[in-house]
Amino acid sequence: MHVKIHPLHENDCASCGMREQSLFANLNSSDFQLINQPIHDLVAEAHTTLFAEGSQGEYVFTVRKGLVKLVRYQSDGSQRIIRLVGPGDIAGLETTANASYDSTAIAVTEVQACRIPLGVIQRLENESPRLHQQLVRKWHEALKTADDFIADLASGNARQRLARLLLRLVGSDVNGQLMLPPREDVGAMLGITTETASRTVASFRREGMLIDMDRQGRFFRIDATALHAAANGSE
Amino acid sequence: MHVKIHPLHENDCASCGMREQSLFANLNSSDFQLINQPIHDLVAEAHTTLFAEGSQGEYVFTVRKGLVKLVRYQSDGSQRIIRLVGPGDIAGLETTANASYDSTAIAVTEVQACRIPLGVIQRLENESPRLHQQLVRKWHEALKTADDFIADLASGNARQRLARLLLRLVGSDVNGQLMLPPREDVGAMLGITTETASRTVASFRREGMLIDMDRQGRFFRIDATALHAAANGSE
DNA sequence: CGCACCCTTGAAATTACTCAAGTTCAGTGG
DNA sequence: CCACTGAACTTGAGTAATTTCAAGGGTGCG
Repeated sequence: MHVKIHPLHENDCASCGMREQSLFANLNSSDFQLINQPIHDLVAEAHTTLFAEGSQGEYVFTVRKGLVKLVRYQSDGSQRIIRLVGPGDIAGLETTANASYDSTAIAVTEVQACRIPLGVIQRLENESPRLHQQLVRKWHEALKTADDFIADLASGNARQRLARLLLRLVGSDVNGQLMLPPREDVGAMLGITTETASRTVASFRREGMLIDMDRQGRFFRIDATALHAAANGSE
Repeated sequence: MHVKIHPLHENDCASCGMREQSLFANLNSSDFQLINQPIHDLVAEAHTTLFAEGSQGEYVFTVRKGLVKLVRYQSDGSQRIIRLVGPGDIAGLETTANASYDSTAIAVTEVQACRIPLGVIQRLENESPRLHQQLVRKWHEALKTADDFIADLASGNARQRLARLLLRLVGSDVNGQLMLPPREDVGAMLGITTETASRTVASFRREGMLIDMDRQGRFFRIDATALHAAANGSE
């Protein structure tokens, strides 16, 4: 469990393949001159905590690679995953409005992210309408994702919820391949127990809607047509 | 089912009791000069639709009185309520980033709101850092509410969810009184059936955690201590 | 008075949870 | 090279919670 950090420079941003989807998508070079604190590249192993709910927010993280889960702990100690943050998404946006983090962010896989000090955001927000526009877009994305989460992953029975989660995880992958988080996390996302998550995955596998790509039951190829049917409760 | 609309003027805003919590909380009078399109006062009867998912967004609504539900329709035609919008909250914020509405907004009770044209927001956003600050605050509130919704109202069993909903509905009311929406809406908020919602409400009533204030089973006084226990699954 | 509309309740069927073993697999150390 | 171990996944059986389908109240309004 380790995190590696090293500083980035303007050139790195300029050549970043993710920039189109990032906060800095449409900044020009005079905007970059306004950055007065160093932005760091961060590589976190799976299971590393990026920040904890309630703690003082100092950074915003834009994920370039890997998957981060945002979790809330319940009174009984169990965790509920409230959102997944993937490449192009931002974790910790709330600190630009609130000082402290509203949830805990934990790496599900190895994660590569840019760690941006709050001060950079604040300065750019005032000086650059381009950054400001990106920020609003990110707020909207986050809110829409949260709403989708309620509508898709917290409604219907376990089969429907899992089918919708799988479709969301493959996203736009043309090969229909995906990495499924541990069953415990699947349960925490769908609001079901680990056992029910496991049983439902196993059932999808037997029915041929999920085809194993490894021996650990983590990588799959999907039958999108069948999953869409299952997501709607047909069959 | 009817909506009444009439124009508002700066003086109305200045004397508005809700202004502290509204988008215009800290605008000064030069900011108000920038308003180039009329803001309207809107009174909508219960069950009126304020806007529909996917339609072109032209207005942002700040609720002054009453309750609005934001819903998404599922493939089977049923509805899932994804958020409640009450006094001080905003419905339709997403159009400041996206052009179209992400959900349908329906009045649960009679609703009084200010209907603000998008153009006003856009103009003020560029010219007034004070409005801009309010907007960010509202984005954050909306996102946090959505996250809370997932963590509180979509986790645990029906008793826990209902208890948490009731505590949220009383809010900071000192008398512990609340208006409970129709059972169908309660179900659509908690992701349970109308019947289960009804049974659980009835059960809380029998146990004395809910005390009737009317004969229709809509107005109640609550036993906050008992509800907190139920929300945590104790007993 | 009677019609709507919603809320309530019952009973059976289904779904999900709980508790408790097994199983598999990757990594470790002999 | 192989047995051991830990972690995660799977499965079973009994129980609990929820849904489903169906019928029976209550209240307000025309």
